[in-house]
Amino acid sequence: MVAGPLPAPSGPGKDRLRLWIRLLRASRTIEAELRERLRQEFNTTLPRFDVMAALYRAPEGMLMSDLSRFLLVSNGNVTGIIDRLVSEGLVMRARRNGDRRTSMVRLTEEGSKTFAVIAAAHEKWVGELLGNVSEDEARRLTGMLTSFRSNWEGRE
Amino acid sequence: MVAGPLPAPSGPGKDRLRLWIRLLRASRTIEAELRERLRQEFNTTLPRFDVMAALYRAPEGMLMSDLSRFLLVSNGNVTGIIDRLVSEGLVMRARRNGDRRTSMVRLTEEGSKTFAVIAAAHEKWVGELLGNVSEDEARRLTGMLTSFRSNWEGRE
DNA sequence: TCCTGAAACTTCAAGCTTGAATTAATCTGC
DNA sequence: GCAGATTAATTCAAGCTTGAAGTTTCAGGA
Repeated sequence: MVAGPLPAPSGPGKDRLRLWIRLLRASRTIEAELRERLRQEFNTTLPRFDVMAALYRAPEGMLMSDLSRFLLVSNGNVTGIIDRLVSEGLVMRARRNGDRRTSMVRLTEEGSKTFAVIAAAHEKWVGELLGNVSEDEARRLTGMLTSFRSNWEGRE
Repeated sequence: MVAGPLPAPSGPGKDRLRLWIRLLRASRTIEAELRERLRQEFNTTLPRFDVMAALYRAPEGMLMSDLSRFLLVSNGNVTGIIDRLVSEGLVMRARRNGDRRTSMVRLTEEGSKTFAVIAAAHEKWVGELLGNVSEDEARRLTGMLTSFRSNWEGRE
């Protein structure tokens, strides 16, 4: 998916293909950089960060299935990541409400403090990495991405 | 990294953060859809497709390290994917040139035929998935992505 | 020649990811 | 109330991914 057009493909539909390739390369490049920094600076991983970010915004907790839907990853995937976060003392499972199938997951006190620190660094990094996109351009790009994304969100 | 702004973050630098989140969500959504279709229709995976796409453009073959650099993945990763492609008869390793550390990797005849079919479907899918981005908008977006990506390519 | 360092790959452990199968709890229609 | 379907979560095998360590080969200098 990352293949670039060396013999410069042309023809109908090629512009969208090229856009997709650029999009993918851009996000992979940034993702790799962020992953590396998270590992070096905070000894953590992107998936853990993603989960903690989601939970940070939901102090009352989230269901596993909500997490999975929100993060666009499979159910079983979330289970494993939460397992690790729990064993690190950053997240807790609570089986509080009536439905005993579900488990409400949320950050521990420590998890919340830890995340706040990491998130600040993360935001700074993203600012650097996208440094040569002006704030204005960022807004325009965001708008375009939103419009074409919404076509596909929650479709199946 | 996929966390969306529910309490709508604002302040300096937030626009770039939001852009990054949108970018990531967009590429994950499209990637998931393409992976699903590759699996259903052709019983293959995205990483295999990526590798074959790179090799398709290089009939004379590529070094493992070239593949790794081009695809933005680690060296050891490529070894595993190539192993599987070789065992499927789609790719061959040749130790032809003087340097016996290197192995030139390329598509087999069958691999080349197989890829051509998959690639046609893939391009059609991308056209559909990005259907509500006009060709013109696609070109503009591509331009923006190129400019900010180039800042980071091959930097370390 | 031989040594040292670098380069190209491979191997490996740990973690991420998926999709399918399983378990447990809840809901629905009768 | 209860059988059957649905939903929430876990488990599992297979594959992907990384970063680190190890192997083989090459290149250059004493």
